[in-house]
Amino acid sequence: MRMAHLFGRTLREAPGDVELPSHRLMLRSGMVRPLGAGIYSLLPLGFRTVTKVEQIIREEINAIGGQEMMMPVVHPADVWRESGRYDAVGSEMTRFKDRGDRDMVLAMTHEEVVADLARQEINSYRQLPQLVYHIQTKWRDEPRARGGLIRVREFTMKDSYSLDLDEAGLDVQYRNHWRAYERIFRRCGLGFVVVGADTGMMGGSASHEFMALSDYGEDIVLICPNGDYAANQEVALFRREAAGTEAPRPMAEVETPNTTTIQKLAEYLEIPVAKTAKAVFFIGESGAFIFAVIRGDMDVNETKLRKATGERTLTPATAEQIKAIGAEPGYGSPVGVRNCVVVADESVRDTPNLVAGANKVGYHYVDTNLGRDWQADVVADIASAVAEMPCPHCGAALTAERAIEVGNIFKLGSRYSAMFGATYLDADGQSKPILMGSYGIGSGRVTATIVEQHHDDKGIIWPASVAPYHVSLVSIFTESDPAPAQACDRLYDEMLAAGIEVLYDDRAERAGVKFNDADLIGCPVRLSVSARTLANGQAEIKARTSPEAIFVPLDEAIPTVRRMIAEAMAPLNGDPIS
RNA sequence: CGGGGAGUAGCGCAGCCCGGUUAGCGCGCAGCGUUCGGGACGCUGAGGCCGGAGGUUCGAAUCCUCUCUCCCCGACCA
Repeated sequence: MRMAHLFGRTLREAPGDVELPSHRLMLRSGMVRPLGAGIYSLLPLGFRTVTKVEQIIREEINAIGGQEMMMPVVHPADVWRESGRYDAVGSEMTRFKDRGDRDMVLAMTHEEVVADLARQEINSYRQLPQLVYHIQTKWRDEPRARGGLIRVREFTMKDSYSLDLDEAGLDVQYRNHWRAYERIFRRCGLGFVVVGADTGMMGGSASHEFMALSDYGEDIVLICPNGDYAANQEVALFRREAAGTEAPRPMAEVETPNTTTIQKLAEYLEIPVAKTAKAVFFIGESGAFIFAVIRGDMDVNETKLRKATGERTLTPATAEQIKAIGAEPGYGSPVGVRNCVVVADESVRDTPNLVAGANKVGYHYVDTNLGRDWQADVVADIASAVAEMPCPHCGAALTAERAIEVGNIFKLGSRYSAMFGATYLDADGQSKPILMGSYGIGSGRVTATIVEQHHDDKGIIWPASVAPYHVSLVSIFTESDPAPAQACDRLYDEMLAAGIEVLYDDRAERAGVKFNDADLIGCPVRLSVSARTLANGQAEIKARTSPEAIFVPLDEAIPTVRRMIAEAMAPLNGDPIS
């Protein structure tokens, strides 16, 4: 491609309000342009890169038996009613009516369509297993799009769906995807960890997320330094200390003025925060008042609390609602409250003699004990794991890292097939539900995440596997001496003929402009020819990752470039790095 | 949805508090000349109903009301 004709120009300055490196660099390099909040056009350079990411995905999913297909973006609401998600999903799903006044939706995902197809196409165990996938536009009206291409409303996603006879078959597909995803992200040059995750709105029995570590990630993952454990903070476990052995002391009320926070209370009583009980109040979707109690040094994990209570959503309770159950904001404790579901974290059960609120302003109880002074309806793990907590397997201190979710895999089981009547007849003539799995990768998000992990202060440093072009060919010439441009024209033609992907900067720009743009766009190899190199019959070659350039005779330029590309590609073959 | 910030030329910004000639600056863009290996210089020029609608006023980019959009933090979220 000749840059003089390339649609989309580089920008010296990015709009002032962009924050993420990937967003700024993709804007500046002319890869993407915004159309609205969370809605982007891919310019030719960006489209080429995303297409390469998608091709890698395609190859690896094909390799595990995937059959590519295409499912619609617009769905009749009926299929979403059939799964129950038409009502379960909120305004994140865009609904509208067609001209015949029929309810329609813009697809956020395609489990419903696959389940509908499965019940039409699959009758017999002889037809299973199956794996289908598509790379399709999705629309999710996120409450808040952010971070350039990391979190958008319209995006392209590869999602595959497995259909199986039984759990063993589903296991195989799940593990196949796990391996395929590892290969995909390695081929893209992404550093990532696989973590256990919450199944969220998808439902189902198991889920893992592929997380790319990044300072700008929206998720937090906890990782054992020994490699024994990694999990999204939403579900992360940690090893609990042994139960305290201190003998219970009688509960007593003490005056504690102006101690509405755990911190102030601990300071006032001169005790560690771990000797206090913290009360957190929610209203569940069912309307039940959820009274969560946890030791003062820990925080309630809402995902775990939802699971422990069976509530799908939790909203913070208001002061009036808190008083209505006999508690007092700032001085709340489970001692003597009514009409609520008390959920105690294991830490509260295992730590004797905690200081808890007295449910009246300015007073706390000291030496409260679960089971004696108050009862819990549920005792469960509802604590958030944080850095430094012990690994649940080996006890080593966990680290916490921010990460971007670039892919996920779900075992859906019969969640959808049962509701859709997607069944098959087994060898004994028994009708059984097809077991499903779903597996997603956002190709735009992967691309942006690659930029997050591969850039410097000058621009993007593309892994060769996904670079829009492998070579930036830079001609440095003046009107009075067009010889370098003519030499570059020849090199360009030869590279095209040799099948080398080359972006030829043939513009009448000064050297500095061209070098800076080449660094910004970030192709792995830069080949330049100027009057100076030509005087020695040479071309200059520089890897984007290297500060040093080398000079080679003109006729060795293309073989050298080819070798450098091959070297840059070699580690990106998808195999584990030993 | 809550909190904060911003909409003035393609991009980055000033002007607004304290209303008053043709609304500025840098970059970019077009032409000419000089220059030519890390974002050159000079001259000339094009480009803006100051986000939109109402209002106050002799007069509004500037003051008031409403509204739309974008960004950031939070809530939310495969």
